[in-house]
Amino acid sequence: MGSADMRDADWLAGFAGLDGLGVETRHTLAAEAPSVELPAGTVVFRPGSPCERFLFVLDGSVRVQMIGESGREIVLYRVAGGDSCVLTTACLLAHEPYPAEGVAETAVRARVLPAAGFERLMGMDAAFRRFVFAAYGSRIAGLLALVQEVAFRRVDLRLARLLLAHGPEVAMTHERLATELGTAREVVSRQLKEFERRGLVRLGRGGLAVVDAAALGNLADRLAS
Amino acid sequence: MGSADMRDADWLAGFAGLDGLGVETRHTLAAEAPSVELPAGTVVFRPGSPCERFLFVLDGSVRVQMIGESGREIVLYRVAGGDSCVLTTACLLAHEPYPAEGVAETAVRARVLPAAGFERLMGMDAAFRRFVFAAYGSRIAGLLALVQEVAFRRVDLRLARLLLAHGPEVAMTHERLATELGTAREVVSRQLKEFERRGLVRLGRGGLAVVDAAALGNLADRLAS
DNA sequence: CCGGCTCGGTGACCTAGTCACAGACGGGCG
DNA sequence: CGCCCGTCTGTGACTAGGTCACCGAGCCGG
Repeated sequence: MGSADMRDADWLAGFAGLDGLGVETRHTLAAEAPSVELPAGTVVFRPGSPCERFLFVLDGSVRVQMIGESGREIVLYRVAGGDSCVLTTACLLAHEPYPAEGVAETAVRARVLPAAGFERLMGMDAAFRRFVFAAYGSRIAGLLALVQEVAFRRVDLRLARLLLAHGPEVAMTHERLATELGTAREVVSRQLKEFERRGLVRLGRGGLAVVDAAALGNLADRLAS
Repeated sequence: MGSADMRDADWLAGFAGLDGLGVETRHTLAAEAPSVELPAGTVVFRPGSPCERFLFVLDGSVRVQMIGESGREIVLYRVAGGDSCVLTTACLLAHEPYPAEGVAETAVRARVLPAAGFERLMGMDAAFRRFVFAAYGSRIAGLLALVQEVAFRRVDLRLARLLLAHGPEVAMTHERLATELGTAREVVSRQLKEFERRGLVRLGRGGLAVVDAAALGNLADRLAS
């Protein structure tokens, strides 16, 4: 038995709150939630797709984003290893179309539990319910934070924080940074140019380097007020 | 027995999807979910308040809004008669602070189910679970639509639609309209002035009247493209 | 009838988003 | 090697939206 199998057998350990599950629940998951592998770039779901299942992401990251009619995009959140994909589930159980798109940013390994099994577990296992609600809660908190950001915060601050969050070497095009923030590419280019003028970053094609992280952080904090 | 009592005894009928509940569930609700009355203006919850309960709103409307550090506000959604207040529940079960504020816009009659009872019903009754997930789903869909709006849509279009949604007589100050959209009062005042110049509305202190609803709708549609 | 409050209007100024286009770089290919 | 083409970035001009400061108009209670 290789180490991949070991990890697979024990995948529940990677999910905070799923350690208290009952034996029966574990059996159900083992029996009804097969493992899938998605290559990078796979479109996991589209606006209106009939995705009736509950996803546990083991490795990799799914980016969930929305497109406005002008063609601008915004990243809503990511589902990474140890997370589950709950929002789609909720919308689909409610027969609401989910107006967003999910794309595998990297290769993704996941466990897929069909709706029937999901409903059964929800009825059967209190720990599972707590897990699901915890997942909901943090997603929703994230969405509300996003509303805050786009409604109230300046883009230079948001950009600064985004750069800091990606460490000293940021291998993203201006275009990608823009969709991350839900703004336009030109806006990002101009801001970055300004950051460079002040000696905070060094620009290059297809990426950039944070030079003065402290000053960048300062900027973000001052603009937040 | 007065009609209010009748309505009270049968309050489940007002909630879509709560008609299929089991007898035991009905008993639990009757026994553990007391009725409360909140006068207009009551702050139902604040950012970080320890609201560990599940709310069924029978009559009236609770406005849920967020405040940015600049002092600007935005209305996230409303919980009206027949709705339940699910998002706070999720966040609180997940031990996430809920960064929004709930205010009773009108007098509100509601049933309040404490967290313990809520968890029990979730484990006990599949119809109740479906109800809760349906509620989640439509709230989340609403939040995503809001992100769309603030991230991508022009405010003149959003204002036009807001006015149309409130019928020919709109008894709201510019300030209130602005927080409804998450924008600034001055912006609303200017837009309204422009609408008036074009003969679409008639302005007055503390309110306005939609004069040419058709043209206003047209405007909204054209700007949407 | 007056003082204080809320509401609305305005100008000046800044940030953000849009449009149109021009270089600049980096493969790939003949 | 040199050319070409697609992607990425830079820029100017303009519009829309947000902020600040301040004023004046209505309103209501004393």
